[in-house]
Amino acid sequence: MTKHHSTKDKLAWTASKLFQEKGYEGVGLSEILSNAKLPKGSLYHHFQKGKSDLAMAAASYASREMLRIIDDAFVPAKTYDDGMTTLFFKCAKLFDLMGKWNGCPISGTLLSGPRNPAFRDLSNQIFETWIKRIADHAQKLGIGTAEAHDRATHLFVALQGGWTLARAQQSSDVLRQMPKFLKGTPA
Amino acid sequence: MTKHHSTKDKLAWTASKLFQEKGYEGVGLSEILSNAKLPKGSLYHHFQKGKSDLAMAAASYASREMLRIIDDAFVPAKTYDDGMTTLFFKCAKLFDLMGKWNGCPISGTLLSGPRNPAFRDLSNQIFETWIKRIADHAQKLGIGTAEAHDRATHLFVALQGGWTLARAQQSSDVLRQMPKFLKGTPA
DNA sequence: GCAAGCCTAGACCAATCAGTCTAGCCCAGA
DNA sequence: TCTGGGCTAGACTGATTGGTCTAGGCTTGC
Repeated sequence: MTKHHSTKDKLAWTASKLFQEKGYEGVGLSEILSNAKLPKGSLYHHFQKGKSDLAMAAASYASREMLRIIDDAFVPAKTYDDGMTTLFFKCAKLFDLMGKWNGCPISGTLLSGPRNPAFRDLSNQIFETWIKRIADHAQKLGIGTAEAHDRATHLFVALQGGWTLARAQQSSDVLRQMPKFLKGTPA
Repeated sequence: MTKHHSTKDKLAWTASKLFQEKGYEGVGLSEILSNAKLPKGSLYHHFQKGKSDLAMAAASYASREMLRIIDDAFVPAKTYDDGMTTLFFKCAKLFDLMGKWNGCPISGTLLSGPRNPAFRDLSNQIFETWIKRIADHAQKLGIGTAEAHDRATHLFVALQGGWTLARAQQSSDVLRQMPKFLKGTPA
């Protein structure tokens, strides 16, 4: 399913999955390395600043995956509400596939750890990218610039908050209910 | 401002603040104890299971604070939209007071840590309590039972997600924009 | 004044942490 | 075939982790 072309990719991918499950501080380097079946030397060769560099690479990796999911939901959509609904259902499915436990890959990796300005800036940049991407799709589906950004922001917070609630409830049902709440919202 | 009647309360309060800032795994017992100016013996006397017991007490403490904020927002409200708007603004202010860094006290404490079923159950119970409380206020303001619950859930996820986005952006602006998105939503 | 027990106090422990360092594999170019 | 260097491999370190344990206040009932 997932091919790792390089040692560096394999480390970022493994770290991403583990950070999603237990958060930045909850995962030790030894755990990452044993999962990736790689020695410590490789890690510090590819990521000179160690764990923090690895976390940022892992978050970037996860962000790319999410952008793909957004595109997959919106490209075939006939209307914005259509794409939004598909996106929530795709995320609900993903949540279930991840064992109904994992958190948002970005906030779990970059916002649950120490007060690190670089982490904060990267998370902001990643979230902005997501919202921008959703807004772009909204515009393509005939929504005006300003409203598109508002709707995208609304969708983002509902997804982020809904995912958190789904974790607590150990059920993706609430994610599937979200489209009902957001549908036809003018702004 | 905050009086601690007992050693136990002081520990729970201190732990709650630190967990909000750095997450469950990000805070060491030594840090909690030095902040509370209490020895380790006291902690293990009052919380037999140690850190995990303390985290659950801290989360319960924080939950009570949030319920008070919800009541403060809705009790004087003339309409649901009124109360909802006040709640978002109160939370935005709180976010700023906390240095624009802290996360949700519940998810940071109970959902960022290890796969602990007791944590998960407690977080679910706490979130349900919040949503129930909001729905109760909605009903008092003339909204029907089913719609009240939907609106409360919608408000909750927007608050949770908005708070996360606010952290990334280091700004509470997005929280203050949320009422505009949710206003008059039929369900 | 004395004893009993709740609670404070902090030394101590094994385990684990992130990070450093050296040794050597292995492939590329000459 | 030899050599240089990108990369793997993992032993090692000092700091810190959560948790245990014993010793001694300090208050309460007599």
